[in-house]
Amino acid sequence: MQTLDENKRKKIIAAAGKLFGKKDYHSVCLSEIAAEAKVGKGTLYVYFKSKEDLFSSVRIEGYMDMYRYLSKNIDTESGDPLEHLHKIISETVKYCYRNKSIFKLLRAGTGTKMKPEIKKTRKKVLELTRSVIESGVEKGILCDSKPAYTANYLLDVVRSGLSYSDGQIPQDELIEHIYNFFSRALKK
Amino acid sequence: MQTLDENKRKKIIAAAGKLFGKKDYHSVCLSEIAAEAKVGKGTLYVYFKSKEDLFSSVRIEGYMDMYRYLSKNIDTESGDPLEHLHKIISETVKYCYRNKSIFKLLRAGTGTKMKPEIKKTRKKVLELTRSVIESGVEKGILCDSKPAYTANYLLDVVRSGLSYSDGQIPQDELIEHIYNFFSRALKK
DNA sequence: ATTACAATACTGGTCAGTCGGTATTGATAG
DNA sequence: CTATCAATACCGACTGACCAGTATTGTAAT
Repeated sequence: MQTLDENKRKKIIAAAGKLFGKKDYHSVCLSEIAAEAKVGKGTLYVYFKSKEDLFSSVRIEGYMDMYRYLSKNIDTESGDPLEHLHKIISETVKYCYRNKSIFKLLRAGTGTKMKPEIKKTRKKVLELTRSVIESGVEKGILCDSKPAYTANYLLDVVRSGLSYSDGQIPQDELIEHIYNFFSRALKK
Repeated sequence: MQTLDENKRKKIIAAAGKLFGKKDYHSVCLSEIAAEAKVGKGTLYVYFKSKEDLFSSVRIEGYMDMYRYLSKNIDTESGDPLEHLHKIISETVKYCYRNKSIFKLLRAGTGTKMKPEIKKTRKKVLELTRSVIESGVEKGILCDSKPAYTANYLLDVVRSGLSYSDGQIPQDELIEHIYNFFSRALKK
């Protein structure tokens, strides 16, 4: 019996991610994705039940990957909250630079309401930032009445910086500017 | 020859803005817009040369309207930069709350590259913020190595706040949080 | 009668999703 | 080890729906 190939699923997600990152939802057609992934169009429907499902999966996978990457590189438990903040910002920016296609998906929104599963995954990424800020507040080092709002801003500011004049800002300059901005805003 | 009626043009733009604000570009169809504007579909082509053109016009008109609104309510020339900042933030947020549909367009991007004319209009809005920050820096009250980046962040942070849990944050709370955040980040 | 326009039919093209056929795999048995 | 079988992955041509843009028609006002 032939079995589903996790590897092929990954290839499809990657191809779709690349295209959805460049063009908007309705401008990407499935035959294009199939070609990019080097599979038949019908195969897409073996792994995903619809275009929407594929798109959602791309976003979920994207957030999960980002989350894995961030949580591998950031230890929230100990140390200086400001250092964590710097780490979160620099790793987020670096991750987005390395995965140019992903950052457009950060706020995609196809018009149809965002599926709860995507929200949940996105939330995991946000929680990381929020918990860093919150622990800083508890320790009396930071000051923020609504860390959850701020965490939300952060992702959008990164996206903002990345799309500023079509991504012409050097990575390190962007990291420093954002870190400066956030640390000054939050420092007690 | 039919005479162009500026009023009718406005009605079409308003109808289109309302729909483009709710759904994404490809999910809004022209007969829908025509119905909403209570004009015939053909009439759309008297006033706009294509769907793209109409969409661009909506965005341009939106930025212009926002710009007019902001510059009417904000006097950059004199007074305290921090007060100006507060004014910019509160007026931007208020404007977006009142024109719910517009704020989704702030970063729309249809996949096709943003037309230069839209960029130019968007820039006018950004310049306002940038010049306020810059004058604050010159006066030695504020501190920012890249006011242009920060101006860019601001629009996205407002959008971020507005879409946070589907716009559940009370207007005044959002204004205060954003102002607090930005003023702390920029104050010397 | 002429003008202006809404309403609507039409056209050409695009694309999501389906379907019937083929290829591949894992299991079972001899 | 090899042959056979059944399950199902894989494929791409096809279809039906949708829609931008255009052409036509009906009607109301001047």
